[in-house]
Amino acid sequence: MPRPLRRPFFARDVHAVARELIGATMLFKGVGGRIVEVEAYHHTDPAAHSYNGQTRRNAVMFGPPGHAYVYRSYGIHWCVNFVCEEEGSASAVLIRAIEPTDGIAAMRRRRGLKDERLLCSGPGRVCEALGITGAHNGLALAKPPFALWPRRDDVTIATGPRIGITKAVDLPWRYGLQGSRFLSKPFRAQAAR
DNA sequence: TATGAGATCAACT
DNA sequence: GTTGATCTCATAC
Repeated sequence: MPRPLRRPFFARDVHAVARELIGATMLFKGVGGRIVEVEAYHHTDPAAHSYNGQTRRNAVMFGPPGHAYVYRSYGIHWCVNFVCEEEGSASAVLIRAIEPTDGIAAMRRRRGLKDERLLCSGPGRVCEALGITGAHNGLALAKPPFALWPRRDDVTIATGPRIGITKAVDLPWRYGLQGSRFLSKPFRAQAAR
C-alpha cells in the first residue's frame, strides 16, 4: 500500500497538486473513490473566494495546507476544497468529480440514485454522496474521517476552462482524467473525438 | 439535446 | 437587494 497523502504533498504549487490529484483516491469515512476532476484556485485569481481577502467563510483557505475548505454553494450544496501551498497563500483545489469505488451503497442511499455515473459527477454531488458538510470545514486531510492515497497508475490529464464562474473564465485551470465517464462535463478535446 | 425556473445562504454593494 | 466555484426537474425543440 502506498503512503497516504500528507501535508507536504499539499504544500506546493496549487496546479501541481491539482494535476497529481487526478487518479488519487479520496475517502471520507470509508466512502469515496478515484478523483477524476478538480479545479485550481489561487488568491491572485479573480474567480477565487480568497481574491478579496480573508472573511469568516474563507478563513480556512488562509490557513495551513492539507486542510479541507468546505463552503455552501448557491445556498443549497456543499463543496469541498483542499488547501494548498504555504499558509497565507490562500490557494485551494476544488474537488469536482469522483469515480465511485468504495461505499457505493451509502452513496446511492444519500443521493437517492441508482446511476453510478451521477453519484459524484459535480462538486455538490461529491459532498452529498460522501456526507461532507460545513461541519467538516477546516479538518486535516491526513487523518480520519479523511483518507487520501496517491495514484498508482499512469493517467492522461485533460485541461480546460473552469465551470460555473464569471470571472477569469478563460484560464484553463480545470483538470480531469481524459476519457473518464464520471466527469461533471466532458473536456473539449474529448467531446470532439 | 437544450434552455429555464426554483431552491436558499453568506458575502458584498 | 444582488450574486454566486450548483443541481434537479420541467418543458420545448
